[in-house]
Amino acid sequence: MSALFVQASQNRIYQDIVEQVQSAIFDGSMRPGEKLPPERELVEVFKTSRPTLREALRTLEQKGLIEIRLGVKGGAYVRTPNSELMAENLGMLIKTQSVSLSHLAEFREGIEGIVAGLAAERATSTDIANLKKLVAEAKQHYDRDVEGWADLVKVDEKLHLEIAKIAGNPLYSFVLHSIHLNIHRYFSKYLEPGKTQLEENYQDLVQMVSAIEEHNSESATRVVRDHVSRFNKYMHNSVR
Amino acid sequence: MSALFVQASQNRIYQDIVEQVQSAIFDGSMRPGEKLPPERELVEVFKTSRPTLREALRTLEQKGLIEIRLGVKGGAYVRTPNSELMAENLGMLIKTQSVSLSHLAEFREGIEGIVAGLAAERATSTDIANLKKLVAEAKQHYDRDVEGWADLVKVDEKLHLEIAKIAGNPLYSFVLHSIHLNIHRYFSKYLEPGKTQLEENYQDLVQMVSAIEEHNSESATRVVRDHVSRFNKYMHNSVR
DNA sequence: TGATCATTATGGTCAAACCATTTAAATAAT
DNA sequence: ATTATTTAAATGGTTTGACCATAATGATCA
Repeated sequence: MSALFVQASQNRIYQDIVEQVQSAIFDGSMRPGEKLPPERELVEVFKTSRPTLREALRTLEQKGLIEIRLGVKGGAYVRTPNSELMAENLGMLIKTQSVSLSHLAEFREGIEGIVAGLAAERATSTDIANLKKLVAEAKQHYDRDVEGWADLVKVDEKLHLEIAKIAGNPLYSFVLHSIHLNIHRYFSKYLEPGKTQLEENYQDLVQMVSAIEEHNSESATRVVRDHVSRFNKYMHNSVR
Repeated sequence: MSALFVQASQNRIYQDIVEQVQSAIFDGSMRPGEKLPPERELVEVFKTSRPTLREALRTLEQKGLIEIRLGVKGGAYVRTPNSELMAENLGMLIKTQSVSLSHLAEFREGIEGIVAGLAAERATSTDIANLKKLVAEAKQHYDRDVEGWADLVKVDEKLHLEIAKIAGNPLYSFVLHSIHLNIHRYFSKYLEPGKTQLEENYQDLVQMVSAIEEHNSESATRVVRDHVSRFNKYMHNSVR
């Protein structure tokens, strides 16, 4: 481990450290779950001081590459990449008003459409069985009428993420997850269901899965886009 | 300014500072270009020590919210949001092999298709004039034969980003820019042109702009997807 | 007038100490 | 023997105060 690193270079030491650790993670020398040595040891490896080392660790933490835990058995652990950072990014673009919620909604519409199309092309029978299980789950909530709304929305989201998984491109999954995290943060509290919405939404799910089952890519795209579009309209109306 | 902040709370001081500055930026109290007070002053405002404050600043820097400059007139300046962070994110997903370059290429294909469709719906005559200017520029490079390849690729990219701008959703622009930054980092050096590629590519651009000019959304989507798809195939062949 | 140099404001780094949290081992109570 | 409590140890979190490095500005000199 120690042999992996060399003394830090002259200028902007903390950055040099960030790059060395980063490289070790990228080239697989350090893998998710592994722990870096304690700060007091790293200080000796990099021939630097603790405050400087800690600036590097903070940067790596914010990059989502390590996670720092307290106490004995604590320290810097290499993390598995996930969509958290991307979601935070998106959140900041919204909070700084660089993009509006309408923009996000429109973006989602496009992405979900594509994803559904790909899923229709690639779904195996196992995949379709899984989707049907989710639809069955949705039906139970739908049958509970307006009380089932919140749960129906949850299953709805699960279905969308499952479809992304079927599409087989992890990038879509990451992006979609990030979108959902942000849409929820802002909108879920405003959503007010009516009998009509419940009915429409459930029927949407059924149609989505049908289109995918038939491997009808264009139909899947259209159905999902319409579904998301309707969802967006509810939200838009609720918010005003 | 100083009145904006209060003494930092007990646990994880650096995080408390990050949140306070972040909020100030989000709610508009601090706007892009503005400068935070010098570290030695902030230390007094937050009633903390310099190393701790600097951990907070490093975190804010990595979040892309501030930029730290050296020397007199140096300090922490609030930044304008841009696609750099998103691009870094994407880059990390690739470097950690959470997504492959094929995944990225497929993702791009989808996004560019949607963007072109939206642009076809929304393009004004001014927009179309701008696109035509770029096509004319492309023609000049195309006429230079194989020597013009590198420049043609550059104009090609400009055209794609211009189309995203016309689509009118900044989120698409951010995402597309991030994709391009990463595609280039990995691929551009491998691209080897032939007379055929040059011809095909130039014709693609012409068709793209035509479809947008005719406000034919579906055609625009199809043409752009095919164009990107062909581009991906070149790259794929070059890389192996 | 233009080049060079000194000044100064500001971030960058270091050293050594002490505080806080969490796990695990040792001990005491039942 | 089992469980609860206490203690010890490993590790990150924070502080203080000093000194170094960089870059803009103004002073000095050719």
